[in-house]
Amino acid sequence: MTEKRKLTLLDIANELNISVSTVSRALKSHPDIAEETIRMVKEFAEKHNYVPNALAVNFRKNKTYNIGLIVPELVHHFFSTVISGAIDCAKKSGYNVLVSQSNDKLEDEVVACKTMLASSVDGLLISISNETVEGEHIKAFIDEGKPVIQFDKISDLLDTPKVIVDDFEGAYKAVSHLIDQGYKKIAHIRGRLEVKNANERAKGYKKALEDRGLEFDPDWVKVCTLINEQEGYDFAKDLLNSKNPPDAIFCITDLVALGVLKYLKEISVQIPKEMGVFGFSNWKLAEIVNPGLSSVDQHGYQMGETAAKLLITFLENKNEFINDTLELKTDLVIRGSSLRFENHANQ
Amino acid sequence: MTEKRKLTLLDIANELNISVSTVSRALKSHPDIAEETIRMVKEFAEKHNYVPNALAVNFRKNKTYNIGLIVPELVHHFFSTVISGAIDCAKKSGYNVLVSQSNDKLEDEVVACKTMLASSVDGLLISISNETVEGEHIKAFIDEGKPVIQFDKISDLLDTPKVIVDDFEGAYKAVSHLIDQGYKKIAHIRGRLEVKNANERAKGYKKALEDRGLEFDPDWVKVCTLINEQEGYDFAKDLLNSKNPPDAIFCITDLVALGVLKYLKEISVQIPKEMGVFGFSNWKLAEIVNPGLSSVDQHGYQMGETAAKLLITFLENKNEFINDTLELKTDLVIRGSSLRFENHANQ
DNA sequence: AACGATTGTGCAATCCTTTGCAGGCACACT
DNA sequence: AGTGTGCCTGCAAAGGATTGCACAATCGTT
Repeated sequence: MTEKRKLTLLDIANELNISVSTVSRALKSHPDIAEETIRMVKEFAEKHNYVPNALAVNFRKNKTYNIGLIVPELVHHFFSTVISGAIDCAKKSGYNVLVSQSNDKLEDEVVACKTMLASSVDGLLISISNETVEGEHIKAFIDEGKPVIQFDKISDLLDTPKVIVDDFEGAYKAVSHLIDQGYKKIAHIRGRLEVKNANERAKGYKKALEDRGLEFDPDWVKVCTLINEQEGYDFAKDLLNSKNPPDAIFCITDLVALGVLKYLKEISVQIPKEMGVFGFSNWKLAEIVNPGLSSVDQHGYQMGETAAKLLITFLENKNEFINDTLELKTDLVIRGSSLRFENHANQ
Repeated sequence: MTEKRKLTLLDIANELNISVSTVSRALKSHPDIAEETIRMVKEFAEKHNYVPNALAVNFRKNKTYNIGLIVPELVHHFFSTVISGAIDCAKKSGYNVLVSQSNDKLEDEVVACKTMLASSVDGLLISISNETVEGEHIKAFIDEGKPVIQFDKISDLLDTPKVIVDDFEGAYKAVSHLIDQGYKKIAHIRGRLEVKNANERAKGYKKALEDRGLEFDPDWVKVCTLINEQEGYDFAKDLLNSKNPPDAIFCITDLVALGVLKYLKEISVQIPKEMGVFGFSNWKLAEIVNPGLSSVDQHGYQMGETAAKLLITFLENKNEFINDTLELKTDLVIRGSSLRFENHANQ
């Protein structure tokens, strides 16, 4: 690890007997500089492998070309897809992405924000934790003139552009599909009442039932708090053993649906014949289980790309910037767990 | 987004009628500064919410407190676990992590390295792509005096510390377990011949057979190139339909094992009774499939932590630094797919 | 011949913090 | 009173790139 002293503009200037400013301008082909000089400087720089000192440039320009990205959980198929999209998009514009996670804890989120703010990112992409309400730590970015974009899990209390999935529409489509497949008594295992995405999905679920004139039983709506497999399992048990058992279950997320599937298999209920199951998020697991789990694809990659592009557009001061909420459309991925009318149960 | 001009040391100095240097020192409780002055400065700074200009500090100190992290694939359970560990560890020491992915392509890796080098990370954690051989782009970091740590997928041509999993031992333990379970004809679906991890696992496999005096048939070793589910499926078919079919298959990774399981189910071979299956990496899917897939846990989180800690130790100039290869031990996670002697097939 | 326009280059300030060194001041001791 | 010793504070340079402005040189025009 021999630390070569890096070549600076001054070195080049001395070597070529011209001034630092001329070198600087020559390297960016400034029109004031003579062709000949430009050629000479560039050749020299090339030959000696000159790389501008990024730290100095950043300092001067008051820009880092880094953007922050905070998600509740990194080890999570959906979020890693989003990150992937954001990174790929940022890379195209020469930005790097600083990634951090909040573990869905406010405290961790605050720390992550502080470190990022201190280390001077140019802007922030964030999907807030379940515990985040006021978001003073996020406002701190805005106060410093650093743009923030919220995505997926958002708070309306923060006045920033947002990129979200049209949860309502996704749920509506999923439930409509179940109805199309002949299911008549559709339950919903939903997420927490305070979480916006969960509410939107619940609304979509209800609207679909209404629009098609189907029965709605409040007992068919179960509220998850942890949103894990076990809850799916437990609620499936509840539902199946109730007075008015449903014939299909629409779940807030695939993990919950997995628990449902597990219980149904245990008591040998046939899927999709006797009971339909629909998930949300289209995790990897949805294609692995047997029968395949129908799910709503949220296009995480696209969400990451969109959010990053929005942020970068702002940073580059293109005035096309829109302080608005972008809703990405979802797509249904139909697999065996909900496909009663065609013979694809093993897809 | 009103860009408040940020408070500088000069502002404070003017306000308090002392010099910039005194303010600077007072803020870090330098022993040269009088208690009274320190109190006054800190109070003022606190009240007016002074935050040092990170860009200026970085420039001055020639340090960014950012470290780069490049993986072949971000949307991948193992790697996201590693990233998670690295980020959590870095956060503790006040470092941020810049994440990028190579998509297992040399070209992308080179670009990622360049952007990171340009944006001045203090050091790099990298798991190289399958295509990387020489690694000039990685040497560029070392040439600039920036430490590099390789992890998981490494190249011995690059003289850097490395954090890897003891693949040999993991494979050895897995195969030994299969032997303990009474399997006698154990096949191995392995990874590419040029990839070190794959070779180590293959060695461990072979050594376990030798040590227990079991038959070894070269036809039982199949070489994956893409390392996906389909290959697992296809090779399982090959193996099962060969002259000398095995009674257990040890797979290079869980995804391949999944394909194997799929084929076995299709032809109604009973797992684990008639055939044992063992994976590697302990992905989420291993616990989801039925029967559960036995696998080798690589402790990705720990690997990320270890690599990050190593790098940061170096950066902080603690001379405890060791330019060496750290091998993390693996653990077997035994599930239904290999458990013939106990009645846990549904675990 | 003198002046203006044009082209090419350099000077010097700026961004903000850190830090080696110098110096002022007060007190104590000879 | 003079010298020495600490203690506290300030000066100024450094770090590398950028950029407004000034200036020098060249050429063309009247």
